[in-house]
Amino acid sequence: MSVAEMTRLAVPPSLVWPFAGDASGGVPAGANVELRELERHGSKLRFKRGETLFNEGDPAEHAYRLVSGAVRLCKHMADGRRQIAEFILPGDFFSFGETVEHDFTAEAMSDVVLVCYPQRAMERLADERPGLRNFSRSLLRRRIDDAENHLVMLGRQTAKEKVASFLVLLAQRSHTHENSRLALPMSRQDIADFVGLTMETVSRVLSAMKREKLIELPGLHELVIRDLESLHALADGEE
Amino acid sequence: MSVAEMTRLAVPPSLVWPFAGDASGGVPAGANVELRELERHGSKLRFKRGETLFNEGDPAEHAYRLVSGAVRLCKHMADGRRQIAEFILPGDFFSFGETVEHDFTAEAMSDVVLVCYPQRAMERLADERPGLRNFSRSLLRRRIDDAENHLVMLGRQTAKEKVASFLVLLAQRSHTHENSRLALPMSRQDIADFVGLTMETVSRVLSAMKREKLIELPGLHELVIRDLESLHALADGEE
DNA sequence: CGCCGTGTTGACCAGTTTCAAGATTGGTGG
DNA sequence: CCACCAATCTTGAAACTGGTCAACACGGCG
Repeated sequence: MSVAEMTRLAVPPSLVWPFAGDASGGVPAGANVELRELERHGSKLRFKRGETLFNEGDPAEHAYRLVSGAVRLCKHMADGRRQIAEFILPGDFFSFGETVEHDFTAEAMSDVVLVCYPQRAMERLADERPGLRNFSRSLLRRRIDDAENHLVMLGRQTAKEKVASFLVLLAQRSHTHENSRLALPMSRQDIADFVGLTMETVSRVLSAMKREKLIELPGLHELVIRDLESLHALADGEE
Repeated sequence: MSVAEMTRLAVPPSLVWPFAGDASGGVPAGANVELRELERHGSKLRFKRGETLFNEGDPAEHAYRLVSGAVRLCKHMADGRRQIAEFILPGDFFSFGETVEHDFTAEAMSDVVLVCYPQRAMERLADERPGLRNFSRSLLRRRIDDAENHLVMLGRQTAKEKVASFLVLLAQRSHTHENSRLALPMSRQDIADFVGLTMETVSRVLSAMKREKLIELPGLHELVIRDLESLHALADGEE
């Protein structure tokens, strides 16, 4: 099975639209109508694994919703060091509210289908539609929330805790329960650049978790969580 | 001179309102009018050094603007580890758009004066005032931007780079030039919890920078930047 | 003038990275 | 369908960065 196929299977079609499970956050009732209207302005787009959707600094003419595949949003330092700010999974919106230029680079981690919306049209629409405004604001709030939890992870957690946090996040976002197989569309290097470690350390920690029966790795890009409770405990620093 | 006096002096009164220099970000023309209207809903508040303004999880009934002093916004882990997400200086707004509960703890690093605005009133006002909406949105965008740069620092920079980044940020926010004295209202531990290091490492790096004539520390809570260019270079990882 | 909280410095240590072999895996072509 | 190849991942050993622990210094305040 290819990575593209795998990630497409990760989220059943019914969840892709209008909301990906809890991704709606604080979206108020009624927003749905306006989102459908928004949809009229969207056009479909495809990228192949490894392609760059846009670079940090490019003019931000569009916002996006991922339909299938997986995308990473990252920042690059001059010498090549990389920090991934966010993994985008099917159903996720990104780049909303970036009106001037994109403040990160978006790269396809697998073959990708997405819908893009012109920022201008959306702003106009938002001026008359409180529902759309609220939706847009909830996306921004959610992003802040995620980023601030990410700060704690990067700044104050140990290697083991970081990897556990990552796995817990992934499980939450995949609305997956224990013992079911879930997609791991990102490489070890991607995980490392998300949690602020080296590839090697990530690999070692995953191996240790495998030995301790917390997880299984049936394939490089598949994961089974065997003991979510322990992972949560680890992520919260309860040793 | 007390810490309270020092930080009060850090920003001249003229800059405190309506905007603290570049803190306005992308605020459109016209917002000012609506902000003055917003001001009618504000009431003054005081806290003493060390006091907690509110805790993570408290109901978020108010948003704030700092008038004088300095505040830290932080998250705490169960075992006491702490990550500071943001330092609040005079003129800064915080907690905007947190409608349900605060997602961080706010603590006064010095005696503090601030203005608070009821979130409800603001939301009502924002419904009819595009200017206020845009202002509010620009605050959220700015927060995301700051947080994402913070991610790179925490995840991918070395100790020296982290401290340099912190100093550059501080210099920017204090709209200060080389060789002028600027306030350092936070303790070494606060700096450490912002950049993801220990107090000791921060102290060592600062000492090294002093030796290399990049900075001077006339007092524990005062800083003179002697070579901003080199600090920038360090912060950007150019060794 | 002396005390207490905070900051600095040193010696040692632990966790993470680095460097370098190998081992898997998944994709390709025979 | 199998075998091979390249890319990715895993593992080990050594080096290093930053952390820990502990003593000492400083300075702000009574």
